[in-house]
Amino acid sequence: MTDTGKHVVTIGLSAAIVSVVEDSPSVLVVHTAGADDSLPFGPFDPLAHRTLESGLRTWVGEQTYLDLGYVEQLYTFGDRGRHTLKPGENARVVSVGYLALTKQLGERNAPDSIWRGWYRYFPWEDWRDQKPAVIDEVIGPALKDFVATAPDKSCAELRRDRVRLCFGGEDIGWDEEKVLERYELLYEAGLVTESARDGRIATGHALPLGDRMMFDHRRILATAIARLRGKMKYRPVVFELMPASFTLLELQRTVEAISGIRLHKQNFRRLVEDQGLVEGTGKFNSPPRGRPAELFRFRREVLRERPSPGVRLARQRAT
Amino acid sequence: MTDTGKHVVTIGLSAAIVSVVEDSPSVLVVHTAGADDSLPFGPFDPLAHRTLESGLRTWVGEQTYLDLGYVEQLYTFGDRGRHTLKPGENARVVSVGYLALTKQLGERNAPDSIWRGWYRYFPWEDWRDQKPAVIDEVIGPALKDFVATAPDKSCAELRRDRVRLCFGGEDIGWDEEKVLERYELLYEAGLVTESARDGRIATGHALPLGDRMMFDHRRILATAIARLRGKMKYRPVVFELMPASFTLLELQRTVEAISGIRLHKQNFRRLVEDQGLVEGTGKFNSPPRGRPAELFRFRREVLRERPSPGVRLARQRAT
DNA sequence: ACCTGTTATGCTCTGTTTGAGTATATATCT
DNA sequence: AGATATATACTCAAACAGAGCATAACAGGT
Repeated sequence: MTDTGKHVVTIGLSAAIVSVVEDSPSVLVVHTAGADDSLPFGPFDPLAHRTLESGLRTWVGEQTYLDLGYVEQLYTFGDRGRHTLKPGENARVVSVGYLALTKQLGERNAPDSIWRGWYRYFPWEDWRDQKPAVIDEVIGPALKDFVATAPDKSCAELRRDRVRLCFGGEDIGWDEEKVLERYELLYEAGLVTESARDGRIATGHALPLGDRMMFDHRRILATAIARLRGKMKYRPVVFELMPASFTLLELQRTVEAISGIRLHKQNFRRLVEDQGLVEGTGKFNSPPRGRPAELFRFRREVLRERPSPGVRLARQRAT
Repeated sequence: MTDTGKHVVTIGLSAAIVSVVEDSPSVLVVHTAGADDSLPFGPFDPLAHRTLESGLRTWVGEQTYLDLGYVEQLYTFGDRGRHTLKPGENARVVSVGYLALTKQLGERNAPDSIWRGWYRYFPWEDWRDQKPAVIDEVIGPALKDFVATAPDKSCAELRRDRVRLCFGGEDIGWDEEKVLERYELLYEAGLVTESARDGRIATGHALPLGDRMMFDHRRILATAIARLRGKMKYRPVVFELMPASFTLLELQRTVEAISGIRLHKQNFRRLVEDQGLVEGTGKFNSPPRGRPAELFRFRREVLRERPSPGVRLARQRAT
């Protein structure tokens, strides 16, 4: 275990920095013309930083001028091939993925960083208006093919079940939390172009299923979305994305934006209020039309009262 | 980012390998006389292994002769100080923690590895018989002191709430999933000897709260227990720890062993059966006393039927 | 002033899930 | 047979979740 031993690697820290603007959940990506987008990432310097997270906070602060509120470690990826090496490079890069939430206040971004709606990378994940057309038109047939071309019968069986669990079926509904499972399925089926790039499969499909990202960044982003969609339900993390005061509908829209599904308005209100997550301010907004809505604020005290307070999802059935 | 750059680290893979024997949830630890126990761990060799997990599987297989069933990544720790360096060592060790489940079949262990009940390291986590005495006798007073010695009033407030959320209070119950939160609290309060060792605090307490482990291994184990206690509820991972057939009471005892709480027998049965997690085999055991119980087996098909099948906990109130 | 469209908010109704307990069945041991 | 011990079936009420109706408060047009 010395500096120059064979076990040596460098650690890359990648962050999915999330913010919601105008009902659109967005990530900060490094965008260069002609190349795939990538998540902001930098090396971990073991000499300068006490912890991985502090390392992340520092260089994100330096590069993006953002002050990250909530930060959570997602997963550590070590797959060879997922991170392409420059020729001559020898060190293996292990990347630690992070999820960070911010309010998108500072306007000055790093030169080549921009905010992008995350559904650009995962068009099949946004069920707010309706079931995304791409599922029935593209993904469905392609996955049917994936099942059909299985080497043997039991493999086909497994694939069929996996498709059903991921994208729903007659008896089984859409689970908005299975973001990673779906992405991995599409990856293995060769339906996202990353798989071809990584040399996994050459079905010749090369379907334009969502925008591609560098390295394994789309996988990290999928992990981030999945984690956020889940965590929201038992931890009041949404409020990291909200202004100091907001109407209940604005809160609902944010939750819907993240989870990608529509919620039942009255029940959403009931859950949020009954849990003591918010308190009225007595002030009201003045909308262009309709009855004014009261402005609420986050009740920090819930953290002390309830063991696991969060925004439970009261789904709205298709009408 | 070259081999000898300043960003270079080595990666240590640590595994909490869990098995349940005789109602006692156990981990495989490396035990050397005179030294603290440690989790089996080894370096990750980027040249030999394609992924972190395959690296882990290989050396665990080599060293312990165990065939790991379920393996899950827990967390990546990079804290300086948590991993003590030998003098002259320069490289920073980042450790990736894993949870693995096994049935403890192979009897031949590695020379210095032994199975140890995990409550030896976390005596306050076993509420099966009753609230552990150590909580009221030792932890409670010590934490009261921790609150009292806070530098200022708002800090005291925060500490008090944290203690309440972790260990319960008048209005708030015991949450068996908060294993990590509790350990971290005790660590920060200087109540586990690791904190003194790591130079964090010198309250002079040095209470013998549970057995110490090397490096940050007790933290990794706490993470493992917490994850397993949670995951069990929505994924049928318990069955990785069960023999091919078992009675419902045996299953319940295993779940209780892991979660550290008693469950309501009739409701447990109802949940497990209604979810379709098990199916009767038609065979019965012949107990020394009492009515024979039917032997059940795990229904693998649930994985295809239900979106998130797991053993919900039907708690048994203190009677 | 009244009607219409629009959003906010309050409340009901119902079926399901959960928590707790009672009742009954089938063993062994004395 | 009776006592004891465990297994299994069933009941009942409280809590919760899903769906929808009803009413309130605003703007703008008639």
